[in-house]
Amino acid sequence: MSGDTLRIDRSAKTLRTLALERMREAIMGFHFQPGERLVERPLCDQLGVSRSVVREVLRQLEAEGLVQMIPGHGPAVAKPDLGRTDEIYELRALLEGIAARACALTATDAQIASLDAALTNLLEAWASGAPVEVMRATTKFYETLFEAADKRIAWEIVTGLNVRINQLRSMTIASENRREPAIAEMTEIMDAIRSRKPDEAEEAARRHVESAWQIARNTLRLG
Amino acid sequence: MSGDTLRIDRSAKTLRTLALERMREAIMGFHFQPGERLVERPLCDQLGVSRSVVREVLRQLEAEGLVQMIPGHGPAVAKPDLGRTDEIYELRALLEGIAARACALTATDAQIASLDAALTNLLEAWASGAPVEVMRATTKFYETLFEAADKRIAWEIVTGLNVRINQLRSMTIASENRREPAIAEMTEIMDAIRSRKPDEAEEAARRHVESAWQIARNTLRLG
DNA sequence: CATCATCTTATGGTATACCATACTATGGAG
DNA sequence: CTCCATAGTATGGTATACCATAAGATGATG
Repeated sequence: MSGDTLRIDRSAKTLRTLALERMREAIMGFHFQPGERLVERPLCDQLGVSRSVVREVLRQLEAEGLVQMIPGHGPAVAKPDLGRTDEIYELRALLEGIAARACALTATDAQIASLDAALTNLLEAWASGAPVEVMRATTKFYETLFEAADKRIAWEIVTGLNVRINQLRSMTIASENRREPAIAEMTEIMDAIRSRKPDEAEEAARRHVESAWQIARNTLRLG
Repeated sequence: MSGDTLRIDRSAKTLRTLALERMREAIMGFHFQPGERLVERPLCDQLGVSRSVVREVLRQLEAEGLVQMIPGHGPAVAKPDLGRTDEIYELRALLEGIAARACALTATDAQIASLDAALTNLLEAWASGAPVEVMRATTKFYETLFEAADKRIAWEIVTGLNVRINQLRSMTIASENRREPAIAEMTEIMDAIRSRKPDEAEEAARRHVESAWQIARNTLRLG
């Protein structure tokens, strides 16, 4: 990691907020490698802010699970918790399942229209072939889903879980032959919601997570 | 809030860690009222540490959901999110349910013995009649349960959820006639786990949360 | 040549100083 | 008497200085 591509300039929001977002994006976008040390003073130079700001940002990222404090060595980019991936996928299946169910039960027509739009966007992202776009559109789709299901807390939790398996997720999406199944699964979720079938919606959502889980397992087994 | 009962002295861990724990306890123990402003400089005086420490602690507490930043006014003790209590109890029922199930399926005899011990402790706490003791023992019991179920992430999530309804929880425990039903429900969970009946364990755990939920609803309706 | 001790430096922890801004109180004008 | 303007103060945002400690390098001694 070098250069000053991270440098922020002060304008609207607080420096801290800007720095936080910049760092979060940088870590999630793999501009830092998992396990890479985040030495405070170099970070100050790269971001162009003082240590106070950097340290507060690191505390926040630590609480979010993106940064780990290594005793005696300070902060480092959190390494994905491979021993916990099963639990994480299990929880995602559970949570996305209940959200899809609630959505099928209570979403307004307008909300379903938003979901449709988000799905269209997701299909376009798959067509574009850029994994980062697919990931963003997927996130957006689920955000809309949880919003329509009125499960704000559950959404926060899922977001937190995804942070921990960010690397795995991007590998899953980039894996060969993921496109068609993923599109089919998402379409099933959408269809079940549209036709107001809660059981089917929950099942479809769980299946989708479980199929991603399967791929993640394979990825881990290989290397 | 006044006096210097919070003052920390530097010894083993970092000042920041100590201050963090002290503040977390103070908020969870209602030494600060929900909504109360947490002005930085007075906090420095009360804790006996510098603003750097206080600010980093506040960032961490903010990320944990115990502190909210009010735009233009700085930090304040987070007010319970009354509009989200239903969702929180729903999630707790879900998570504690799967933990109890997994525990019934996979816990070792030693782990079940630990659970038994934690339950005994909980019964003693109920006998003592001190709500704060009951809450601590309850937390300990569930921590043991999730540990035995090997659901570390789920436990972190439950802990985070409980932070948001801390106030409500303490009122629930302190409510009249809660003691006997609570003891009965916990005993059912324990019995189901001991006799390795996953379905019953999950059901019992859900019932326990739902009965607390019911009381919380009543509490909210009244006051 | 290996090993240990010591010195240097890198790093995080803590405190403080300074600045910009937003709230508040007070006084004057209408 | 009321309302607005202005000054003062409280508060958070940012930067920097200082200190303790732990890691790493270098040299001396066996």
